[in-house]
Amino acid sequence: MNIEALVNIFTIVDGKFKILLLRKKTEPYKGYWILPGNMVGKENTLEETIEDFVSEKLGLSNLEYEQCHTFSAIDRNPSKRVIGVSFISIVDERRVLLQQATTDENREWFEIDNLPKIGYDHLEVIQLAIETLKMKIRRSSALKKIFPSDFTLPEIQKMYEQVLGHDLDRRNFRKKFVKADLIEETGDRAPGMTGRPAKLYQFKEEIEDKLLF
Amino acid sequence: MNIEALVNIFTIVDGKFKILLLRKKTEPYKGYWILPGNMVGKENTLEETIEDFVSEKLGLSNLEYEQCHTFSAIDRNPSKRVIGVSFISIVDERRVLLQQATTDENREWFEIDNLPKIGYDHLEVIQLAIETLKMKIRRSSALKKIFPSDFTLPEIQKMYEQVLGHDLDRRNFRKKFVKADLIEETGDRAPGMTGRPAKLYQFKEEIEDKLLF
DNA sequence: ACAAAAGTGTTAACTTTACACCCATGT
DNA sequence: ACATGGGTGTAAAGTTAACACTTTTGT
Repeated sequence: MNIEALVNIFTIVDGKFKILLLRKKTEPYKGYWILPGNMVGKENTLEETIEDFVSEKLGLSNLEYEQCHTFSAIDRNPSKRVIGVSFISIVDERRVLLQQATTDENREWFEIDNLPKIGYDHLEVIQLAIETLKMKIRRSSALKKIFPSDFTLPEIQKMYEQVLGHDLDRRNFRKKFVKADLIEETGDRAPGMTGRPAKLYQFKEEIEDKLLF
Repeated sequence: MNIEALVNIFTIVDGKFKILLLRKKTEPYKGYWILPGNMVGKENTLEETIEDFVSEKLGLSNLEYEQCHTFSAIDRNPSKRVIGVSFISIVDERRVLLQQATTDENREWFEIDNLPKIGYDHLEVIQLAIETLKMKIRRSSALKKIFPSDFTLPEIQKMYEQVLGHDLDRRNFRKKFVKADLIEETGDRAPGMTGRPAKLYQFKEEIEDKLLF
């Protein structure tokens, strides 16, 4: 039986929650957009398959991945039986902007509430990934694993707002997040485009696993 | 590639959280205990595979299953490459007691903090299932799906205590659970072994997805 | 000096915790 | 009538939610 690893790579650019999709160049689903992914070889784990594919083909290395769900509907791929295992990753806005220098019309970041025509069952895969993310970011251990390091509080707040689907008060967010004892200042500040630059934070080495928001 | 579906079937009997394991009768891991499970056929989904196996081989039908994790380490099965997808289910104490009539020395409920020698990577699978359950029971929608219907409040409280690993105050548990607006009285009472019989509840048809405990 | 975004403190509403007695049933 | 476990209320502590002004930077 064939097994594929699929990955939902999210980011927030400009306060918008986005996902990276690839345009399919061959039938079936030619011209549709699909999740990055690859077949799993006999000598590789799922995690290796995803890491190799994303770093080699998408130029995003050292991302962290969290497993999401395994899809096994008989006809999810019309050509042959393929079982798909989906992963979630979050990438830093700054790396996205860098990477966008290499323009490729078959690779694009889409806002999650404005997706293009999606091929296979990948719309379902994406929707479940967003649902899962909603839960994952509420566990401090999963948040630390998945969220790129050296972030500002406004950055991580925007992520919460987009994923949870509602706004949060800046003062209350700060208070709660700092009180949770997960992060420490790096001493640096983010290169602000305008306005006062925000302090950069990183997760502490050892954190307690607790629920947030 | 070979894919197997594995299932962690939990119950609480006599206030103890237990898991159903089978004794392996052939090498490798002869005499070790393993999770129930079966290879996935070309014509079946993972969910069908588990449902069929559990109802036919274990005599427990109409259980609900939640997917947990997919294990793909190259050598997790020494004989051949097998990718394993694990599921979680919870079964009602009353059905467990009924089923125990059919004694089978190769099938046993073990307390989760007193497990026997476990074959393959199933100890890891079980430990992750317990961790996952800790999160799942905190989402009302997952709780409703997974928890057998017509329960008493002391029953569901004991489950929380075992899964979360600490005791909860009876009065506060009740207040919070009832306030969450998830359940309604059935009008019946549980056949108590001793003491005042507890009221039976069921989940409402429509519940809001919220976090508990 | 102005525009833009970051950072901060206080109070009221709500939620959680801690705690002790009465109730319904079987023996 | 007693033993066993189920069911209930209240007050103090802690948490969350609502709210407006000052600070730092670039232009």
